[in-house]
Amino acid sequence: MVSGMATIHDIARHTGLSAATVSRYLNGHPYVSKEAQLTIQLAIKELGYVPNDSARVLRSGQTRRIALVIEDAAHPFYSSLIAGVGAAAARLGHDILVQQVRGEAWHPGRLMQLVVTRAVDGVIIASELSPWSEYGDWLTDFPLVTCDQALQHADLPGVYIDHRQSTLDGLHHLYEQGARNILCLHTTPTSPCSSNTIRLTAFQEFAEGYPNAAIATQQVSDDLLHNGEEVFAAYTAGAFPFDAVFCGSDDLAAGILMAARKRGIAIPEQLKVLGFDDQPLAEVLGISTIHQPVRTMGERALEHLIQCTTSPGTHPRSIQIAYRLIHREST
Amino acid sequence: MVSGMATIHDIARHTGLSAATVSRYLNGHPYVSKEAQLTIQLAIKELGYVPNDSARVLRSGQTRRIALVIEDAAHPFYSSLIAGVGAAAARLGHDILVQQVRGEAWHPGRLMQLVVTRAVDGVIIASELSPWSEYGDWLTDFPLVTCDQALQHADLPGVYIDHRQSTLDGLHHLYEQGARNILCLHTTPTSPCSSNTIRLTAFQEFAEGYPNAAIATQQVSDDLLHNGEEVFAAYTAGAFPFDAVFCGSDDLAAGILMAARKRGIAIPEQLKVLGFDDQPLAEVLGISTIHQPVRTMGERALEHLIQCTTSPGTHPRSIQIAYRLIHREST
DNA sequence: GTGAAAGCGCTAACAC
DNA sequence: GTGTTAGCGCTTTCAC
Repeated sequence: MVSGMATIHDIARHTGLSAATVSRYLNGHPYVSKEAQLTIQLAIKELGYVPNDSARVLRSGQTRRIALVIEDAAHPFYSSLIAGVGAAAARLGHDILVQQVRGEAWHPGRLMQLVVTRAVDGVIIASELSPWSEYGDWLTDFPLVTCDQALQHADLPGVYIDHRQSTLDGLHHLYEQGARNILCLHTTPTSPCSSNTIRLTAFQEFAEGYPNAAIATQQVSDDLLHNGEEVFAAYTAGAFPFDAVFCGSDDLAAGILMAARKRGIAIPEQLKVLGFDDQPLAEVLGISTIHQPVRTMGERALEHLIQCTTSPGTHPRSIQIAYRLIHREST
Repeated sequence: MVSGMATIHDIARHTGLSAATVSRYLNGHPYVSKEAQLTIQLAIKELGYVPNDSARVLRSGQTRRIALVIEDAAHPFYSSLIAGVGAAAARLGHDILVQQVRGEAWHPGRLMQLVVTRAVDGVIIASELSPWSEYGDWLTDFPLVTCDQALQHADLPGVYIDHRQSTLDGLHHLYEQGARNILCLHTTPTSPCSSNTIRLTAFQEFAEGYPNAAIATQQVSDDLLHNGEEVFAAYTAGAFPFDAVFCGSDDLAAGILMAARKRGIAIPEQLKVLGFDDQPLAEVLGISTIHQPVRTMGERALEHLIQCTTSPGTHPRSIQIAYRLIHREST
């Protein structure tokens, strides 16, 4: 039933009209007689005709499809992003192709294949890529929008929150709550959702601005939820007697919280814990965190991209999205 | 740079060969002289030629794309499913189109458009649809795999766990732990991830099999995380003095847990709480739950579908996936 | 081994 | 208003 489907010519023959007229009808062009419209309608129903998308795409050069490149769909950040991009896409009559690149060798070249082969009209990328520099020229008017500030090289248009300032705000919040020895956790460079480089700089900047606060950094592995123990092991080893942890992720904060509870450490009196993102988990556990409106970011990114593809030549600019600190019980 | 790309004819002209030969080379056919291969390779590199996907698709009738229809990408169940389907798709050289239908009018007809317009080769659907019955004939050899047992009408091939038996097992577990008054929560029929109908029957079945246990059901709204209060309100109103709650979702269980904690109710001594799915949340909060290997389900579903599309005429059967009860602190 | 020609299903000039 | 024609870029007979 999938092969041997009716084509526009079948409709033409059936109605005694030409394919061109049928096409005009299909595309809502003017100058199709009432009479023709009716016969065509009838024939379409009768033959169960449905226009072939592939042919349309080939003809028009427009796929009405965009690719969304992420690390891992199962991660809360990315799944919200998919939800946002998907909702906006549906609204605008586009489809999204989700490309997970977790653990794979993925480079700009492969990304560009996607649009160069005309499989999609453009790309939203929310995953760190290898060096863009080698593609400098290409990228200039490439239909691409990023969702990760770390990708802000080469003037790529993007939609994101200010990771430097939000990190600074988070640290300041801990300070205000009385913390003076802040442990700043960061993930491996290859971890999903890492804005690591920017954060590391912000840690540094904070340390310089607040001389009476001590800052230490510690790298944790990717299994965020189970890292609490690891962190406390380092602590009891006497590395740095912290009274607050900046986690950079709610999962990680949750892990810390659980480990602390097991040790009878009072939260927030003895230890303040700050997450990042404001995932559902954070609310359930009462974790203070920095809310990132991920869904909205996805919607904006898609709208932005569509605009780029429809009015080419426009060099779109980056869009800053507002974040906000949410004060709960953990600080 | 996206328009005016080199075509196969450009390569032909550049090499002095014909488009046919270039095509043969591209598709790894035999009978292309070593010499021709080299010239073509060179020309491709020189002109930056990339074959146009749309044209290939039109010609071959194969998109190497499949649609994944879900309720809401942000829901943990669906995001894991995307991750699984996506990983398997990448492995098999396919792309996935994610279609969110949350809150939208979505019916089999629209779904079939997707494959009938040849936008995709097949569909994985993990979202409840309106009556399939009216499409009975079509569906027989339609390239479709479901991921929700509730869709098991009309002999649709599917990949899922046994919701009846798993519900029964969950209830039995609560019973074994000493519960005798079990409150069974279920969501609205339109909620994501609802295998409601099957569950409701299972509740009934359990009640009949265990005469000395009392069962009550209560419908909760969709905002799972915040339903704890709602449930306890009904409780204090004296409706049913339960000593255990079968939640049907980890989010919901988490909400109950929080509400119970606020009231000083001892878990599991005074109240046993059982979740479903085994989301990360469940582990963090120590919620006993029924583990559903969603990622694997996604992978299986895709493999299954590909097999259906490549060897048509095969009437694929449903695949049962193993679940397992995970005993944690909440029971 | 290679080329010429036909055609996948659709749309957009251009005629009438 | 409607038909004719000419492709979009590729693959695949069928000749040679």
